[in-house]
Amino acid sequence: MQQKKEASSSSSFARDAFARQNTSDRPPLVGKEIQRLRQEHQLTLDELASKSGVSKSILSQIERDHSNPTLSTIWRISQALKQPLVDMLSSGQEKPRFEHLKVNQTPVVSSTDGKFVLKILGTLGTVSTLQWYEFKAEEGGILESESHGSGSLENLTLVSGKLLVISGTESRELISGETLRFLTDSPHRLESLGPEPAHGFMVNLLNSNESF
Amino acid sequence: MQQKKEASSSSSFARDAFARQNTSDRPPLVGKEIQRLRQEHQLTLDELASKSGVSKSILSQIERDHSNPTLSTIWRISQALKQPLVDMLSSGQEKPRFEHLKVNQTPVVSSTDGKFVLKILGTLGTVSTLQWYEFKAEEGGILESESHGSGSLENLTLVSGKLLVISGTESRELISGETLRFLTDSPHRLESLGPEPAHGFMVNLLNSNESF
DNA sequence: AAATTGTGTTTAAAATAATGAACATAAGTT
DNA sequence: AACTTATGTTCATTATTTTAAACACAATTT
Repeated sequence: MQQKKEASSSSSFARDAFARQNTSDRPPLVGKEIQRLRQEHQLTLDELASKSGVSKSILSQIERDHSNPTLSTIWRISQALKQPLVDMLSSGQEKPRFEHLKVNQTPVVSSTDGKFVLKILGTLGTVSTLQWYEFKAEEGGILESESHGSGSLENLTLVSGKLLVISGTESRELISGETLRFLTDSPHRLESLGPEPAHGFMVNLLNSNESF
Repeated sequence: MQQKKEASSSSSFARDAFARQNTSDRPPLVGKEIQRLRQEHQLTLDELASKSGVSKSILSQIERDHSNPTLSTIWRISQALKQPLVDMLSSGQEKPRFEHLKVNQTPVVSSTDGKFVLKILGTLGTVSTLQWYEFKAEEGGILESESHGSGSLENLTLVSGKLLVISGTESRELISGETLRFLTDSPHRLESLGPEPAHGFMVNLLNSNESF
């Protein structure tokens, strides 16, 4: 340990204060987001410090992007703020861009016996990262889908009827009026439980595995 | 800088080798995943070191979870491996599974006269580039909206009823089963023509040109 | 106003992550 | 076998993060 003279605030990591949320040429700046979350939770630095086990001085610096936090530090903060670590990092970064992505394979939606009817309301023309549907399924109707790729998210709203959703090893039962969001990076299945026909909407966000 | 004697391999961070991919009580162990990616890319530690600018010694330690990497370090590695930083972190981590919104948890907005009811089914995280809704409107129900910003597109599907859509100087009349897409970069208005209540679904793509 | 409390910031010291060079081991070559 | 070469690990040192305590500054309280 040696020099490190001058005002401790100038590390080689973050040239003092630029708030600009970057897109891709440097590590994500998490300061703003952490501060926002902390304030949203009505916590002071002291409180967050004790909740997270991270000293308040470093919290102060991280919030101002004057420090390059350690994985475990960020993680402890994310836990205290009840925020998925990953969400915290992606806040300013990589906003979903629906442009300039390769044509992903269209998810194969196989309606087995005709009891499950899927109406494709729209896809985002040039890009296939977003699709939405209306569906109607009489009792026993089943829709089996392959994985839509890592990070894909299905958003399902049931207008009427009863629906069983199985994704991976988990399952949920939906009743009329409810909404369910779930990952579809593995095969999944929808089943109308009846007796009245299931009717609902689905919005699928497909993940681009693109860089950054 | 002081002691640090003994075999450097025992840091207080990760007690030697436990491969157990954790679920959520400690920071994600990225070692396995990084190693997997590196090998998938057919890179040696030396090569990844020069590509990423991270020394090979620390790479070796990170892969074995003997080090608690810095945000910038992980980021540089993720860049070199062309892997979204966030994906790398969430690999071994517990995946966010279902989000189940019960009926009363779905945000509902209604017009002043209560004739037009809008259920907000989803928004895409922190960035509001995408929103979707279910709406129900009895005869005469009106929804007036401001511009959603330049380039914004509204995709409207009418399940039942009759609906008049006015955007800018143009207008269209929709009947049950039809879908309409239109620009919403100016104030626009939806009106249920009745007699039966209008029921439908809307997907809005907002054009976020802003830079933060 | 002085004292107290609550908040965020800075400082000096300690802990530890990152570096570059040396080491270990295995696989091929001559 | 002895020499390379290729790969990953460990060592000694340096650079940084993290901590704890001190500081600064407002806003209340006495």
